[in-house]
Amino acid sequence: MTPADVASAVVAAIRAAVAAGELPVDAPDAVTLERPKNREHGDYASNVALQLAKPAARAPREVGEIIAARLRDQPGIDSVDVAGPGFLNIRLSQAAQGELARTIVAAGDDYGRTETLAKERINLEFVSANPTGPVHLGHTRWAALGDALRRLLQAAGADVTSEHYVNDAGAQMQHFGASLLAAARGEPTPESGYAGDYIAEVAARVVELTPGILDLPDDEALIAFREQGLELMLEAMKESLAGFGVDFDVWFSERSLHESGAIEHAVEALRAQGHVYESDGAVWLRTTDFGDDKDRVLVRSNGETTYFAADAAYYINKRERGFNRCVYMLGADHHGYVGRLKTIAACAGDDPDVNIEVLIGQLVKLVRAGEEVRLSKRAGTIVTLEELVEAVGVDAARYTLARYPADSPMTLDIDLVTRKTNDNPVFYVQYAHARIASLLRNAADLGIARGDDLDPSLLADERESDLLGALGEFPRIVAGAAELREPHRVARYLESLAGTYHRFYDACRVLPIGDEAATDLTQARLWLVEATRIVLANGLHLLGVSAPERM
RNA sequence: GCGCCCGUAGCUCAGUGGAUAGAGCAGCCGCCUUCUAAGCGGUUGGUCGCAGGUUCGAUCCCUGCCGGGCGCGCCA
Repeated sequence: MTPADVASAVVAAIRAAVAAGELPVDAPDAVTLERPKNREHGDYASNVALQLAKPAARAPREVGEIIAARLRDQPGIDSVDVAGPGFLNIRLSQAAQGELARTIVAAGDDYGRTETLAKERINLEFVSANPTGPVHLGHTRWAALGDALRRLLQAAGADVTSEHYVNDAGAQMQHFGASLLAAARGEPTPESGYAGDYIAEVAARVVELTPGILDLPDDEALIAFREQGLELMLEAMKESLAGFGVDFDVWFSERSLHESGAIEHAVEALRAQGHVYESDGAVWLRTTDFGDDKDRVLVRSNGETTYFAADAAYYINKRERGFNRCVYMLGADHHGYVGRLKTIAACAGDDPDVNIEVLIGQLVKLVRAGEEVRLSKRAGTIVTLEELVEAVGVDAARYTLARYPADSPMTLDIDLVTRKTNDNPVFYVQYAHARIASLLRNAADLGIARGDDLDPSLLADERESDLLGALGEFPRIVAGAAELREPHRVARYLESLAGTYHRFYDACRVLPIGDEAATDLTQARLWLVEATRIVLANGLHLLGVSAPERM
């Protein structure tokens, strides 16, 4: 019996009471159930009686008793107590509880999937690193979180497109090209150019690919370096992200907005909504209509479009591609954008609270040898995705970066994460999976196979009951994490599940010792262990972390 | 000045209005001739920044303070 089944039983009980005229309320479509921390409060608890007390004009405990009386008749329910101010403390029969193991094994990879976001078409934009430098640590956090979120949203039934915006237009590309050219000629880095070893490497590669490039006139050489440098950088970015397990569905070029006329189209679309005007020779968007502190320029007096105009065109393009939700994942240093993006949506006639969603994440602070390392692309002191992966591996990197909420600043201590101790929770979770895999191998060696038969009532130990309860939470955790856009909830859940499994393992022997024969209890526990393995594997997969068979 | 984020155990951090606020690390004491000890049990550790408000009930929601981080451009 899953928590959803229990919730349905509670709803059914309330409906029955309402139908019998015992409760003068409209029966709710759904009730919230929680897993009490205290075992004495039952397997599940509901506060529904407290909530219905006011509309029913009855005392909460009285309402609780009415519901409890009906709920006790529902199948799989062992007992229902009304406790404290009016909580319903629900206990399941052991068979109903144990049956969950069969449900999970039958669902396999699909266990945890729901349809809670089935109607959503979501565009998820993250990383969007400038192609003027390598993917650094800050981007890497977004890569880990964003890709986990993509997987989560899909598990919740949403139609998701992951997207990486490429800033391949504008002044920074000129600086980039000039920096490459200077490096190739052995000249110092130009004013406001990019430094760092990668510049010299890319420059050398460009020279290698295009003999004679250094003989071109300055302006042509700059363009050639810029274009080939861009291509090489994009290739390198895709490669490092792919090595990190992150593949974007779409790489969207800013330049394509300019070349396709999308910006003019967007300006006209905004004009049609009545928010565009001309002043001082420039074209403005009246964002103050929607609470911005000043209007924004779309087209400068010299005829050039602004970055803001490109942002607007990009947003409008996303909406025209049919996405009802455009999710942006931005670093805290870009949070000044939030208001502007929201006003773009409002000016386009959309609902900024529905069609656009901006997730702001605090930056990663990096500590090495007890001292903070400043990240600066221009100064060339960068910890790149590759460097991080080389130090700790993909699994540890992805897991560590995804286990904190995006809006809480995190400190990543390179020395600490480099040390492969159990300071790093990913090992704790993976170890639980490897331990199960080992146990299942031993079972096979002993000639014990999990048969079709399961007597769920045998899973009666307190540790087994704890484990079943934890396994039952998984679909709700996934749906909740997807809805709240908080992948870290999955990681925290897995840590807690791994702990529950380790305690079960410690208390409940699964395989027979010596020449003992396998029993029905052995069988039942093999079902439970396999169910746990499935949930651990599914959860790790959502985070893009491997579930090892051996460690 | 305006705006966003944060303040929870010695440290790093969880906690979507529920019952006695949790985990890891650090510290102390135990458990391997039996399924992986990368594990388990026990123990020490709290004015949930402060003050009001809403509520049957607030770490959570609202207001005001205090402390810390970040951002404001016809830059990208």
